Amino acid sequence: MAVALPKTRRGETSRAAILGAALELFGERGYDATTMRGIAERAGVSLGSSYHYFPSKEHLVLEFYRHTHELHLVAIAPLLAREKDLGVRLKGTIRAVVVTCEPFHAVAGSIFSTVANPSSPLNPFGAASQPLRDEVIALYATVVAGSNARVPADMAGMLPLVLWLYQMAILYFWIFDRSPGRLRTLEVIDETAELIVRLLSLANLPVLRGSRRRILSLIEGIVALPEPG
Amino acid sequence: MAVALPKTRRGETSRAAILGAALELFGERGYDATTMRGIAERAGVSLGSSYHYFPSKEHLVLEFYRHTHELHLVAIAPLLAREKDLGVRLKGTIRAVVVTCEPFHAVAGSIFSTVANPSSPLNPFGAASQPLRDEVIALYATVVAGSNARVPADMAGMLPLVLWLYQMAILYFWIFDRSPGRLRTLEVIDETAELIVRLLSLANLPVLRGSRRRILSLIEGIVALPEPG
DNA sequence: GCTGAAACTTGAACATGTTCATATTCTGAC
DNA sequence: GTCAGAATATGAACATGTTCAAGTTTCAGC
Repeated sequence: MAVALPKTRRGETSRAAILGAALELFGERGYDATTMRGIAERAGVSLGSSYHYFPSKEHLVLEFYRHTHELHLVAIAPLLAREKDLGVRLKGTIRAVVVTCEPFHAVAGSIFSTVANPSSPLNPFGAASQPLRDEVIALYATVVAGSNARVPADMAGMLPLVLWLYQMAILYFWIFDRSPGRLRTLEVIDETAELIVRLLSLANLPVLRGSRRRILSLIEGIVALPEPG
Repeated sequence: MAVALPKTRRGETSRAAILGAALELFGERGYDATTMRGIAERAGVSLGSSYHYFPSKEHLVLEFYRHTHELHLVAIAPLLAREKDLGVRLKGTIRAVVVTCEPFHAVAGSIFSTVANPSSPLNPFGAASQPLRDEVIALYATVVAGSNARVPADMAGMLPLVLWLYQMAILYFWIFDRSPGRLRTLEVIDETAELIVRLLSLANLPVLRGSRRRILSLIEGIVALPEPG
């Protein structure tokens, strides 16, 4: 599992070919039906070479995720530059996630189990996925910070993380969604995004102060859970 | 994958031996390190026989779950017979889940990913796991119904399902918990259970009526999502 | 007790993720 | 240009989940 970053032009070419072949095949056949031998063959390299650049098949999935994340960033840039309303920004961002991922819906199911596996290096709370996770969380910080919503200081810190979890929950729903055009997911996004904005504004109500404090300290405690070894 | 229920005494013996060996080995070595050949060997049958009674390694996991569920039911029976306070009943029930599962903590991680996989026949929303799922949901209906809490009619129907989801969330936290004796999980159970009871009682506040309606219809819509094909 | 069908058992064979020892190619220093 | 060492490439070998065709045992009906 001693993986290597390419040091030469040739190495870069090989790595790019392997990754490209993997992205194509994941999209065409799904995760399970794509074999490492198939990836190597389409990339024009040997089986062993694939393992020279990627420690495992799962790690290719992580690159797949990064790929869709970059598509997502491009897709929402105009919205985030123009819109100030938090609800609209949130809806647009999450809608763009599922729209961007739509071509890969068939793959997503098999990938999700990998990602949910606590013993996988790719699980969302693990070290390997941290760079990408941090980028996504930073995106949601931008979604909030660029809006005109006034978020109480004690909630502002963890809100991006919570929104990231929210996005993951939506994706899990989306994986199961069999409605035509997967419109149900879009509806659920609209409803939940509005709900979140509303609950944020309700958080200042005196009756909810107690619950709010509890929820905040709860989230803090949960997030502080050390990484699994 | 044409699986068969045993029709003869001999078949019953074989099936029981295979299942017993699987439970032992899962407990001793974890899911991944347990091989189908190892299970067959300890059970004193051939590899092929294991596949005669269980369509896949994952299906053995489902039986493993049922096993722990039955331990759980026994563990909480006295509490449910005696206690009337919903918060205490809920805390006790969820605490018993993690206590019951504690010997299998090492296995649980790998199992969880199987269960979370939408394409697995064992995923919690799928057909294969429905009987067990229904039993667990029925258990939470008992937890609520046997308490002296007054739950609004529109929420009573889906509350057991929501509590089942809550249990699954706690189990996911527990899998990651590396604190000594996994006390963090117990703390989180206490805090979240109290929070749930409190939010239930707050649901009648006028300011929250709107959000409550939205949340209820949202959950209804999500739950009504058809099974994946 | 005999018989044939059903139930049960077997292990070789297959596919695929992964490892590794070995071979080949490239790069930079001289 | 040459050479050492690093980088890259290779495919055979391994482990394991799964399938399947063929063999063996059991048992109800006679």
